[in-house]
Amino acid sequence: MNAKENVIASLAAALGTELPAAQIAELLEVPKSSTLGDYAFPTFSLAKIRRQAPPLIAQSLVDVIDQTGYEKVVATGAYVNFFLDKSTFAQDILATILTEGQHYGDSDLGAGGNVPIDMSSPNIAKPMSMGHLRSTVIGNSLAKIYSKIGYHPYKINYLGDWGTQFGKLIVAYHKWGSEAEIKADPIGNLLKYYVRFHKEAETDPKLDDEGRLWFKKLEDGDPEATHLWEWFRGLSLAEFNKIYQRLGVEFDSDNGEAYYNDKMDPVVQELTDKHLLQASQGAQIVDLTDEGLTPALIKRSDGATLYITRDLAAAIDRYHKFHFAKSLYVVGSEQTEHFKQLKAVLEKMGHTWAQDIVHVPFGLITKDGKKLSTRKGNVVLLDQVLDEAVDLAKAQIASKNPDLKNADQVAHQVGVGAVIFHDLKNDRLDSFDFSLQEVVRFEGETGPYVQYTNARAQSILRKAATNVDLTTDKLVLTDPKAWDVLKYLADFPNMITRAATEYEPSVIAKFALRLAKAFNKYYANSKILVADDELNARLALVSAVSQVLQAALDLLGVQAPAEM
RNA sequence: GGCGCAGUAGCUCAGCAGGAUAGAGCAACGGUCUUCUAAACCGUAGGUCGUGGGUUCGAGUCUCACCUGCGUCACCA
Repeated sequence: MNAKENVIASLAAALGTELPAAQIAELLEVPKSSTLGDYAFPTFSLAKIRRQAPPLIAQSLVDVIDQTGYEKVVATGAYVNFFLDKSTFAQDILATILTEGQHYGDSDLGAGGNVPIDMSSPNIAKPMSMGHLRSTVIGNSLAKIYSKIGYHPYKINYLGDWGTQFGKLIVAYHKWGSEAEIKADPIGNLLKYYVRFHKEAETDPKLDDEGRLWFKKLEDGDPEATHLWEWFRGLSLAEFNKIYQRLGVEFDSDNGEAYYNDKMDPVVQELTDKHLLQASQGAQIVDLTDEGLTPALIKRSDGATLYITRDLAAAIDRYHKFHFAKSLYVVGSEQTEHFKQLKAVLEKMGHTWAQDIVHVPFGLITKDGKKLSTRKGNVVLLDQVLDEAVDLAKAQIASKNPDLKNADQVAHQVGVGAVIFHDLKNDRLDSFDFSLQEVVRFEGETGPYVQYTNARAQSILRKAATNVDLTTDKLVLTDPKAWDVLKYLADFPNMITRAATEYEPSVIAKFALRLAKAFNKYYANSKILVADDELNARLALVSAVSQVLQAALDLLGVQAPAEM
């Protein structure tokens, strides 16, 4: 029985039949300030039943509650405040964390269910921007979180390697490109052509028609179009892989949109058989007005497919492959409508599993208040941001810890960690304006702050040079300054499940910050390495903190150097 | 205009399922390294929680309206 259950049981015993345990659990809260206690029970709702003033009720409850096992139980105003027994709590939580090791916080909520995660999805022939970073790191973190609670995640890089844009790119390459240029700087020059295409298309709408024509050719298997497409795709993928390597992200599949090119006919056929498809203005659509949605365009008037056609094929394919418990799509919030359409069409087709499709949207990154647009050339290149961050980390190490051995490796871990953490610490849906200064910051609520905290803990453990004794009576820690740290440590499993149910890595990031801050405070006020009765318990605390910080960082996809 | 997301300190944001005096970080100012890494810690200052109703014993939190910003609304993804 954990601490919270104990408190509920105590209240239930005192209240008898007045309130069921489930309702007590619902009312029970954690006070904002730990000076008020560890758990608090508000008596307002009892005031109605008993027709008594809340403070009186609180006091009368305190009078009948059995106080054994608690430090104290007191009435403060309308609340019954429970103070847990510090040494028992410390013994329990430290022993649990240190015995369970890296499995602390694991659970079996997922029961082995498959969870394909659609993530990253950069577009071929375009550089990776900060927008792709979000999808990549959120998806990667969710995969780790879901794995920890017993699911089998399956990371899919749904590459944007198909669509009208390739027709446009081929036209642009024919008009202004050269093989030599592309070999020199593949993505840079492909992007240059693409930007120019859109600029010229503004005054020459015929270009768009040509682009659509070439995409149709590509879909029909035209050899020249196919050859160019393969070439562009291969070059792009090689560049992307360099970035994924820097980020430490690996995929289980690179099946992009093109992979579904030959899997769309059956879908269109199924839609036809089920009488869902109808002609409208020359195009083939599924009407969704009864869902309050705009129609889903399945085929263009020239017969070419669209994004949603491919996504339908992909969704069905993933279902057949995985029989997923959930199917996640980590895609920007501007595509919310698209996923509503996707689910609605699948439901109309009779696929009840459509309800397990979850769009995990995230907010837009802007630059100077404007949306990033590859077409308009308004981009923030991910590679450059990472370079900048790593350089800064190098400079920082040179001035703070010049003797550090593997300085380059640590600079990489810290710089990249800062960028990833920055992207994950706020609510997914928050939009933010890109600021390099903000992203590469190492002080305050940042990834490096958490990493640094762990490095300090590791440093103490190295200096102590003894193993922590896990015998429970050696884990008595009465120092009140350690209390907040202990409570946060105990909170980690809850944070993991909350992050999972909300699809929200920021829950973990914020938790890591809270724990790091509490530990730094403790560190600044208590001397750890002194030979007294509680030395072993303090080392256990330091060890547990380091272990949980590392676990939290790992769930975010951020590395934790032992020294920095 | 319809739908969606958001509006909390100068800036960036927390505030979990409504609850006890609204919290951090950055920036500003002032302290703390002969002692476990000062990428840290402590303090000072800074707020009509967009506006107005409603529900409730109690609203930053729920609800409605309005204002503001962003996204989106068929042949892009």
